[in-house]
Parts: sequence; structure tokens; C-alpha cells
Amino acid sequence: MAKELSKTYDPSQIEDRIYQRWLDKKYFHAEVDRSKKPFTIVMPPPNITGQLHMGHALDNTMQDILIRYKRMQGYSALWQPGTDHASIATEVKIIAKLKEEGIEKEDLGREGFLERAWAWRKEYGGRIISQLKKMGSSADWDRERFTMDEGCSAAVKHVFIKLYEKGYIYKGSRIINWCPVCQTSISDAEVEYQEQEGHFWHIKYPIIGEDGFVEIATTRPETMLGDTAVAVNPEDERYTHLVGKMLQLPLTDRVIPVIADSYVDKEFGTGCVKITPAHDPNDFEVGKRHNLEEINILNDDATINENGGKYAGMDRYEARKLIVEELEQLGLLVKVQKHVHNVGTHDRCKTTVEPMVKKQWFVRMEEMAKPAMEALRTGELKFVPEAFGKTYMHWLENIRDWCISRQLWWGHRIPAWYCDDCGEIVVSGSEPTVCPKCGSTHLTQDPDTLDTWFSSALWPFSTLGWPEKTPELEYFYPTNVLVTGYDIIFFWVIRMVFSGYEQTGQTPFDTVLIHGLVRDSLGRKMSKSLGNGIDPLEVIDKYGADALRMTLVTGNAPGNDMRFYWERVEASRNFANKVWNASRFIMMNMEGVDTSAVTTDTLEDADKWILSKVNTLAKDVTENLDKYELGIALQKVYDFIWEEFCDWYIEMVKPRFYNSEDVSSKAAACWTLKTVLIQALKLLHPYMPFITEEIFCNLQDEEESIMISSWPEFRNDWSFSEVEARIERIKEAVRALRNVRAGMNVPPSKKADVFVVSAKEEVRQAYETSRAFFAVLGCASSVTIQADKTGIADDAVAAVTADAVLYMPLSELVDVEKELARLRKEEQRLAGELKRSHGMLSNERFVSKAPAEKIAEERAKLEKYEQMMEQVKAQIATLEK
RNA sequence: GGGAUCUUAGCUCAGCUGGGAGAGCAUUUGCCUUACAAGCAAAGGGUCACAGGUUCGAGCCCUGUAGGUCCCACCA
Repeated sequence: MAKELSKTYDPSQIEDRIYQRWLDKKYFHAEVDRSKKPFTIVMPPPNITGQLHMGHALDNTMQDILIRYKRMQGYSALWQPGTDHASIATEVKIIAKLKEEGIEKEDLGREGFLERAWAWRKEYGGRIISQLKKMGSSADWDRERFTMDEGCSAAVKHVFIKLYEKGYIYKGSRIINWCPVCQTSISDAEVEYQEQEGHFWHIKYPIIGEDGFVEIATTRPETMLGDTAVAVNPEDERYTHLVGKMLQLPLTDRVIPVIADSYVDKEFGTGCVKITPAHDPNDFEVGKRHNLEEINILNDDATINENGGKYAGMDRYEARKLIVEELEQLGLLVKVQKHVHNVGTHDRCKTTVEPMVKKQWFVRMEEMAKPAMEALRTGELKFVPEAFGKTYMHWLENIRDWCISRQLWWGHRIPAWYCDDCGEIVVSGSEPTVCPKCGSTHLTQDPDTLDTWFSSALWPFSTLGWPEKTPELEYFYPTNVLVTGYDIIFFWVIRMVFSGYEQTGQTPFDTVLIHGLVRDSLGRKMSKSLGNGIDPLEVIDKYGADALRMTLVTGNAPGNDMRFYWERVEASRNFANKVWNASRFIMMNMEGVDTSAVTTDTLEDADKWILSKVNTLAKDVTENLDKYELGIALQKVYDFIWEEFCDWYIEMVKPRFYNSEDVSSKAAACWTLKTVLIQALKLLHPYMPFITEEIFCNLQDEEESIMISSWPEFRNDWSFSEVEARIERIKEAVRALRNVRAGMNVPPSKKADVFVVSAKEEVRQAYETSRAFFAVLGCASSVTIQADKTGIADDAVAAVTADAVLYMPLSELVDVEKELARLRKEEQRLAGELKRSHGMLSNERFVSKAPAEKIAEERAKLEKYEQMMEQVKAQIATLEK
């Protein structure tokens, strides 16, 4: 039975209660169900250190919309949630917290530190999940996973061992990016380049055995301590005579050769390049080609090490300053130029990274990248919007081996042991007791952990039980759509795809739906340092989760960034209130009305019109959702509810409740209101789950929840195109009336007699059935429908529509001159339309080439405008008399 | 250097396979009409960056130009 609803919608009273009920009823839980088709989304696992921000809010809203939609369509819809251990991010936080307590990481030791880390996870790991719940997220929380839980850890080990045995994982001494603050290696993807103003130091290296110098230029003079050659281009005639000569490396007692390598650009700088194989990726390659010694001059904290001689112990920048000074004193500094260049920084802490040669674990990428590229080519994998597929491809085409070892404690420990006696590497799922090579029982496990993305890369299948062949894996995998921001395509999407193909032989998902960033109102990235972030929880607190969700998907195309304005949230809140009040109106009026006898045959024109409209809406919205056009679909629902349903239909129907004794008419209206509202609520539910549920449950008793009700489908028996056209004509007439009245500033309280004149019988018939609307919508005191102008005052105001002229005798209000001006303006407008229409139809090429449908359309328009023109001219003539 | 993307109303943005330019906010006018003033009715406001091209027809497709944003590469 209908209940009383409060006058304004108050989400805070409702959301938590509804969410709890959904949880209690287990609506979010998806089971393997062979009678249904599966639909799966894996949630990008938020970091356990994380707090909900607008990025999560957007990402999860989009996923929730899709999963709710599919669930209503009858799929067994699984939204697989979980959290990420986020090795480096978490470790940094824990270290900071320990520091507050005056404890160093090393004081605790590895075991002690991990205990603290797990305690942290226990304390904060659930925080972001509870925040996601505030958003209304309908993820299957019973299946919540963690990247370091038992299953995911087993999957990680399994993959590591498999790839190692296949030769795809190797340990090697290669140049990697080193963060001196976090004291760990990082992958190429984690290096962020920042443009910085630096200097270009030109330095002379003396040639041994002759009076002369080679001039080099560098942005990092301190690295000269690790120089083992100077290179020139083999085709550079300026220097060919120097190749093979030896140079004295200043400030050291090292002697280094001049070598020839095509890597050197003749045009750039002096054409001579100092080669530091241990601290520059390009130099590293050159060094390999020429068998140069790699001299590491840095400690892990970026101070100079013992290889730097007297500079040992100094910070890299301190050493740089001193070296430059000393070179100057020696007269070896030629000049210093200002130089803007890109400096690699660690994306987490923004520290300038140092390329260093270190022994690390790598994943060989070349082979695994192939199926990932092929997937996009064949269309097995697609991006929405498509353009991001190019970004994906480009990265894969230029992919380099992935450095996966991290000098951290929090994470998956690398399952490799070294024999203390013979150095043999043993990779194994469990701790080996003897060295298979020498039989020694002294084995030590590699201290390093894996890049956090190594486990995330397995997320779509590890969460479903892989490598076990679970029913879930078989049923829900491959998943359907992955929703994420464009900023983590490289980190995550690509790695999931190649891992999916390598481990399961299939793509992990067929569609990647990309969204942009939520920026502040000035278009800046929301960031902690700027302090311009808006807390989604604050928005929910003030306006409700539905309003926030709606704001995040309104008027935004996939992949585009959006700006956050509080005004937009208000607009969303206003819409929620509109829906609330429309529902309130319906519930107030359906009390005691028996609708059991209503069939589509007993419906009136207006009823059929709105029913037909909502029917078409269902079809359109479904199509848009299937194309991931979430914003467009919502816009359509919004327009329908606010304009068609509230502003037109509800107003049309009021007389049937207020002044009518016609019980069957009232019943038809009531049935239509309720039916159409339910359809609209269902279409709105994925976007605004709370308010739609609250209303749905108050409105009817047959079903217990909108979220498990069925998605509206197009039905032929609800399609009335002729009635639709008829009512649209009536709306046009009402609008024309209102327009005229507003133009003369006639207040709504001033009612007027309305005469509808049309020579056509069927037109008069249509107005006859809709005459009541003119009173309620057009402030008419009476409506007279007739075939000609008999009995209508000459100075009555005329509103000309396509099929009729509506006259209002408002003599005392009418300023004839102003009225004539208005009509002349209308005449001008019509003349323009007629000209355009005539032009098109007299264009022989249009008539011969355009589709027949378009031509017919244009002819109909022409006819309409001709009729209207005739009427306007007649009215002008009448007034001019 | 390579690539992507954007340029549409005062502001922020939509605009699906080409067929008479839309929304929200803001502005102006009139309304407390018994669901809603978080509302109702109406109005003004756009050479769709610019120049070519394809087409019967271009905001949409192609080429170029200018400006903005982002990503990749990293010439020491």
C-alpha cells in the first residue's frame, strides 16, 4: 500500500538503511548459474592505504551502473571486488608511521616489519571498502579478495615459476631506474619525466700524448667519475683521427679511450659524448657494444661511493658542485649553458631517479607482447573510446623488459633461493632444503619482493580461483568489461592482457572502458599538495550518493576529463527531488483507485502517448548502455522524466483526479502513472540506485526490490505512433498559446476563451479528445472547436500551428501594433523556412540523389509551412483592417 | 622528435552510422497554479577555431593551418 513520503527528498535518511537491506538480502552476490548468462567486471583493486577520491567515485559508479543494468537484464552479474597491497605505497606509509614512534624499519627486522604491515592492513584495509559501499556499489563483497591473500599469492608464485622455467623471467645485471629515497628499483612505467631547467657543462678531457683536448658536454658532471670512454660518431670527420686515442679523465687517474659509435649525434652538443655505462641507459648499450667497464659510482642513497675517490660519501649534488669548481680551477671547464631538459623522477615521491646497473629480476616481454597486440588487431579486445587502442599498441610495440624486483619487504617475496656454497639459483614454490647442484643445505631466499603490478596483472583470473580450475573461473572468465582511467593503461591494462593470454590463453576481458580524470572547477588535477581535492564522502553527506553518481556521469563522453562543480551536484540533487515529488504526487492520488480493469484499450490518448514514449525510451537507453554511452542514456532518462512525464503528462492528467467523476478514466490515469513511473525508475536505477529503490518499494507490493526486478524491454503492445504524433501536435498548440500569452505578459490567473479553428474534420476530432488540456496547460476558460472563424472577434490573438489556428479574444490586453509586429516576425521566420525548403526541393540533384524518405520529409515540411504562412498572412490582413 | 585529443551559447560540456545546432548553470520576463520555489511558464544568446576538399547535403568524413591539453621517446 502506498505510504506517505516526506516533501523533500532526504538521502541521509534512506541510503544506509537501503544498502544494509541489500546486503542482508544478498542481492549483490553472484553465483555460477547455468540457467543464466554470466556478466563479469573485476574491480580495479584500490590500495589498502587509499581513501576514496573522485577517481574511485567515477570508476566505481561506471562499473556499478553496468553491473546493475546487466543484473536487471537477467545475467548472473558478478562484480568482483578486492584490494591491493600496493607494496611501495603501503611500505612508505608504514615507515612514516614508525618514524613517528621513533622506530626505524631496520630496528624491527623483516618479520617484525611485516607484522606491523599486516596490522596496518587489518586496521585500514577495510576503510576504502566501506567508503565504496557509501557510493552504493553493488559488488559481491562475499567474494572480496586481496592481492596478498593465499589464493593470489599462490597464483603469483605459480606464474613466477612458470615464466622462469620458460625463460621469460631472468635475473640479470642491467641498467634500471633507482629511487634513492625509496631505495628500490622501479620499472620504466614508474618514471615520470619532468621538464626542469638545468645546465649544460662543457668540459675538456686532455688527450694523452699530445697537446689537445676533447670537449664534451654533460648535464650531470658528477657521473664523469664513472666514465669509461668518450664516443664520437664514426662518420664525424672532425674526430675520426681521435678514435683509438686515450684521454686523461680529469680529477681521476683513469685513462679512457675514444671510441666510435653511431649512437652519437654529430649535430648535438660538441659531437663528443662521455660514456658512463653504469649510469645512463644509452651509455650502457654503448658499453656493451664496446666491452667497456661499468663503474658504479653511487651508493643506494645517491651518495658517491668508494669508486668516486675523494668524493666518496658526498651527496650527488654536493659532488657535482665541487667537481665543477675543481674543473674550473684546472681550466678544464669551457662554459656553462642553461639547458632545459627532462629529468626522470619517481612517480610516488618525485625524487630524481638515478639510472644504475644492478642485478635485478626481469620479465622478457617480446614474446608475450605479441598476442596482446594481436588481440586488438583481431578485435578480440577493444577500447572504448577506440583511440586508446593506439596508445596501447604503441606501448606494446616499443615494450622493454619489465623490472619486477623491488628492494622492499611488503609484497610477494620472490620465490628464489641462492645456494650459499655454489651460488646456484633455485626457483621453487616451497623452500628448498638442498641445493640441486652441489647438495649444500645452506640456501638463502632472495630478499626482494615483486612489483605490486605483478600480482595485479593476474587479478581478473586469480580472483576467480586460478590456477585452480574452479567453476567460477570457468563460468565468469573471461570477464566482460574493464573500467579504468587512461592513466593506468600501461601499468595495469597491458599487463593484465599479456598475462591473461600467457596464463589462460584468453583475453581477460573483451572491452576496456576508459574514463578520464575528475578535475577541479579550474580544470586542475585534484591533488593533495594543491589541497583542491573534493572528498566524495562530503558530497554524499551533503547531497546523497545518487546525486554524486549522477553528477559524475552526466554530460561526459568516455575518456574525457571532467570538471567538478558543486552547481552540478545541486542540479543532480534537484533532479532526485523532482523524481521524489512526482512519485509523491502519484502515490497521493492512487490511494483507493482500483486499476484492475485497466487494459491498453481503456487508455486515453495522453496515457497511450506517455506509455509509448517510455517504451521507446527503454529501447533507446538499452542501446546506449550497450554501447557504453552512459551519459547519453542518462540524459534521455532525465529528459523523459522531467519534461515529458512531469511537465506534460502529470499536468495533463490532473483534471482527471481533481474534477472528474469518471472512475474508469481515473483508473486508466492511475495505472499509467504507476506503470510509466516504474519503467522510468527501472531505467534510472543503475544511475540512482537509492532513490529509485525507496520509491519502488513504496509504490508497489508485488516485487521486493527494484535492483532484482527486470529491465524494461520494448513491447509492441505499448507502441502507439499515431497517438504519439497526435499528442505532439496538441503540445505544439499549447506551447503556441503559452508563447503568445507570455509575450503579452498575461498572468496565468487571467483565463481566456480559446477557439480552435481547423477546416479538417480529423484535426477537430483530435482537439476534441484533448480539449481538457487547454484549461490546465493553457489557461483556457473555455474551448470551442470549429471549422471556421465564425463568431471570433477580429482582434483576437492568433497562435498558428501546423494544423490549426488558436484564437484568444483578449481585447483589453491586446496592443494591435505589437501583435502585428509579432505576426510579421513570424511571417519572416516562415518565409525563411519556405525559402530553404523550396531551395532543397527545387535542387534537381537533391531530388535525384537523396533517399526518398528524406525527400518526403522535406515535402511534408514545405506543405506545413505553406499552410502556416497562409494563416499568418490572413491574420495580418485582418488586423490591418 | 612521434602520437593522441580538443577548439560548439557568457561558463562547463553533450552531440550515436553525415539530413533543419542541444543540456546544465548564468541572464531577462511572468508566476507561491492543491507533487515539487531544490519549482512552473516563456525569452534572449552560436560564421560549430580557420582555410580548402569530398557530397545533393558537413559540427560530424578527408587535407592543411593556428591554438590548447595529454601521452610516449629522452640529444649526452
